[in-house]
Amino acid sequence: MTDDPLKRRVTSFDVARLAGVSRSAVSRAFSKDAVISDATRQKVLEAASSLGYRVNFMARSLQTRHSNLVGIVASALDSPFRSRQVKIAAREFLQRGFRPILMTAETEDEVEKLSEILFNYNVAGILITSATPPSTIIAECSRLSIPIVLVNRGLEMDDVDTIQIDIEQSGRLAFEMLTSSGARRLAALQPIAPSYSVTGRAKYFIQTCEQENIPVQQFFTDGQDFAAGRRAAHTIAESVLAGDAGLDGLFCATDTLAFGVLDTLRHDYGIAVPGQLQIVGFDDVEQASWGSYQLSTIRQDAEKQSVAAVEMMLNRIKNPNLKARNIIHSVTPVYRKTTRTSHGV
Amino acid sequence: MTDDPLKRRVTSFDVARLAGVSRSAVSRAFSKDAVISDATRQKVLEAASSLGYRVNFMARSLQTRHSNLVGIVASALDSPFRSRQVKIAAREFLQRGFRPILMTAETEDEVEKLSEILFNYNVAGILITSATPPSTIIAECSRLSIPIVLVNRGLEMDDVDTIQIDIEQSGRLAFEMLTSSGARRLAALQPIAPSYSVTGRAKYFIQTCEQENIPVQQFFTDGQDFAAGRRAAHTIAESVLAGDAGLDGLFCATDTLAFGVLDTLRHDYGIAVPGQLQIVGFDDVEQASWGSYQLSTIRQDAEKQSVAAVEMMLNRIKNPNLKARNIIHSVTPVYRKTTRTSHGV
DNA sequence: ATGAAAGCGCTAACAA
DNA sequence: TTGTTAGCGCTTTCAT
Repeated sequence: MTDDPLKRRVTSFDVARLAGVSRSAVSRAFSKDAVISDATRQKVLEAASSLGYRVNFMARSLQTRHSNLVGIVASALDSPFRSRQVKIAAREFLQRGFRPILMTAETEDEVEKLSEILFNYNVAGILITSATPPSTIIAECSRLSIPIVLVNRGLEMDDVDTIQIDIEQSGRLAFEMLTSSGARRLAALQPIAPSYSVTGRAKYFIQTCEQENIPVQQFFTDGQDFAAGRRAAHTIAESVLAGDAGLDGLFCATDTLAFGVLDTLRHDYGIAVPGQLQIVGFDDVEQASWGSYQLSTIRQDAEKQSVAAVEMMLNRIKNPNLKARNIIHSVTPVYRKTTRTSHGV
Repeated sequence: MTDDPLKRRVTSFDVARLAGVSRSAVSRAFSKDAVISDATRQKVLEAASSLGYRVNFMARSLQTRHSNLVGIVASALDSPFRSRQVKIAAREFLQRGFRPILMTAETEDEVEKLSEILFNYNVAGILITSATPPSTIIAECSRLSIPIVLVNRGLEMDDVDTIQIDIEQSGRLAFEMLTSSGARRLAALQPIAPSYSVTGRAKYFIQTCEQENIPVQQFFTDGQDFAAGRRAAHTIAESVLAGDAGLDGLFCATDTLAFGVLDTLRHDYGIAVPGQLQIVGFDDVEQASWGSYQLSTIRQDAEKQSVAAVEMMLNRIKNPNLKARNIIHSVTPVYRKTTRTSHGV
């Protein structure tokens, strides 16, 4: 090995020369379905590996006019649900020959900026599971024929592929889980910042309460993680302890929110769950099944969701002028120990 | 907007024509420090935005011979510690103008295969926080002058940049946290699959016990998550309940392992923690501070670690013939409620 | 400060 | 089946 710090990367030209063939032959040897004899392919492959040659994907993409890069735009990657979602999506992309560029974006501005950057890379598609991207981005994607799929974001726009959970069913289910075991004075806890899926499930919960003439309060907090749950818990505790008319059933729009509330209520206020207050969460993250929480919750299947999202994108890559679809997955109740009934559905 | 499905992507040529300048001028307008008059740059930028032009990074990379892509190779992205680590690393890369390709790899084979792929993209560097890559990969990186940094992997190899925690200090600290509050019959729980950092901290814990003449057992389990902790808990419970000579102090090599053990011991065996058994975990993931666990643990700072890793890589990108460095971060004890003392250090 | 021309490493017509 | 040739869209000397 030479010590030359300026050593040129080895190119198909070098391989061609060593193997005694043309550069096209080299190219063919590295293309899945290309017409080439086994003999020359073998020769090329040997020459290549002896030189440490690898195809330059930048050059290939330039020529073929498409990369096998895709973008994943995600927020709150360190939350349990999101990290699973992204892990699975990344795994699926990788398995199918695509390479995900990971863009972590917490705000809508960031989503916009980072999506723009993805355009520079000629990505084959963009998967978004953070804030809804501005419509300018969506328009641009369609102009550039870049598939985009939104996970749990904005059904408002029906000209873009989406994967969602059934928010109406979700809200109703939360209502049923709570009332079927006797809760009669309900409340919902949700982040102030609106988000299609999270806000939606709370909205339909409240709507169901109203339809059924069950009194319902709303609590808001700044975020959807554990700490936000803790912060909200104090007001909730007051409501629980408010005499005969105290709150007895709470729907938290995410599990992590529920954990924060649960902890604070139990340890700081000595409130019994489910004795005094029943709680239902949402997501069914791993921690919900941990022994100390045993949170009753509503499960959305991250695996199924991410797999479907990737599939949807690949479908559209193959067939660009498909009509936009909105896939809706249903959710399932999980009865554990923060509600009083433990029989199902 | 035309309906032409075959519409060509707009190139610098189109912009040049509209702006009435040369393609070089367009190129200059989009390069940070290029000699160009404000007037023409302005003209170009306007023409560009009116056409929806964006620089093709594939072509640019081909010409400049470097992309601003980097690789992140990570395992177990859905575990709390790893997802934080990756989130921060991605954020840092993004902020500094690099785009991370996310490779999720659970096995050493996968790490090898996926790193190989990264070579195809001419990545500016590779960050690895999964299994240690085979030495062939490391050699290849050095041959291709691709910076690589390992996080919490293999100090064995001193010809590659690494960020690690002080495993010796970690082991000793675990010992001190347990014994300073009276534990005298200790044990360590760790995954069977060896891993530099995880196995290392257990190793030094045991070594310290032996030096101090404190009896110590070893428990092994298959994995380092909650479920693996639960599985291991039964044997541990027996040991705790073994009369006068029962186990009274346990070091779990990861927090998630500790949660599994803790839950099972408390809820299935009615064992009091820290009454009958004191437990110390490792990582200080968010859940360790949750009210129902309040796990005493040893904190490794994910933020500091990831930031340092990114910085280290960028440093080496700037100065490729830097000598390899091994940065070691120290860890800090966090006393909560699974040990009996709550004062520190 | 600007433009002309060459070429980064590859693939894809087309010919042979 | 193979080689020749012409770009893909950009940056970068080198003149001007």
